[in-house]
Amino acid sequence: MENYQMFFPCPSTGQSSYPLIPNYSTNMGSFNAFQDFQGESSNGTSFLGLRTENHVPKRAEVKQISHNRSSFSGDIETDQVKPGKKKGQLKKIRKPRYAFQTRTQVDILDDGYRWRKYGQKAVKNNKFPRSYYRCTYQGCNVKKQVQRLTKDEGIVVTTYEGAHNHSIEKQSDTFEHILSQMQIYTPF
DNA sequence: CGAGTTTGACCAGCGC
DNA sequence: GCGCTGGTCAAACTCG
Repeated sequence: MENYQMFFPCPSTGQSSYPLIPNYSTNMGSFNAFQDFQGESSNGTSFLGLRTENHVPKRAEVKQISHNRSSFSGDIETDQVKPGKKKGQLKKIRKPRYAFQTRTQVDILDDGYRWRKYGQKAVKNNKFPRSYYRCTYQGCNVKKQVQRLTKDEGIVVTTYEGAHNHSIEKQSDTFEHILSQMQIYTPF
């Protein structure tokens, strides 16, 4: 999970610092738009690794997928959700996850949604903790994990789980900047 | 005072 | 079976 590769080369500079953010558009109501990116777009931009099949990878399998790919734009984990502390709760299917890396000095990307932090864990082989956030919008179950890489402290890995069922609550300047970058890669 | 953060504890899955 | 690890909970705390 810690090995998602989500960088894309800039068409003009060739530098790889372009984040891809799901569901970030005034008219993107869900991750579906992001899923549309999968495969190869008409302008030659590759969006590898975004898959929607219901394959349920085991933990080791996920690691292997990550290690064997030189680049891919995300992966979907459909693990079963852990019921947490509540006993007797039925297992749920884990929602698809989308990960991307962003080269930034700030840990929290202002993506326009309101997030509530519900946990932080020290992660093996990483000196930076992983933070767990939930969307605070009523009825919206989207979660995200934020983690800075040990190998490259400038890179923040954000993993989204689920799809927002509401629109962006605020449009931030920083996010507009990211959005403007994204549009370079959208096939429409 | 409400919303968000911190943090230790708890739980379940997985590998050995 | 046991220990490790990731994920979640919830009480206490902070902040605006």
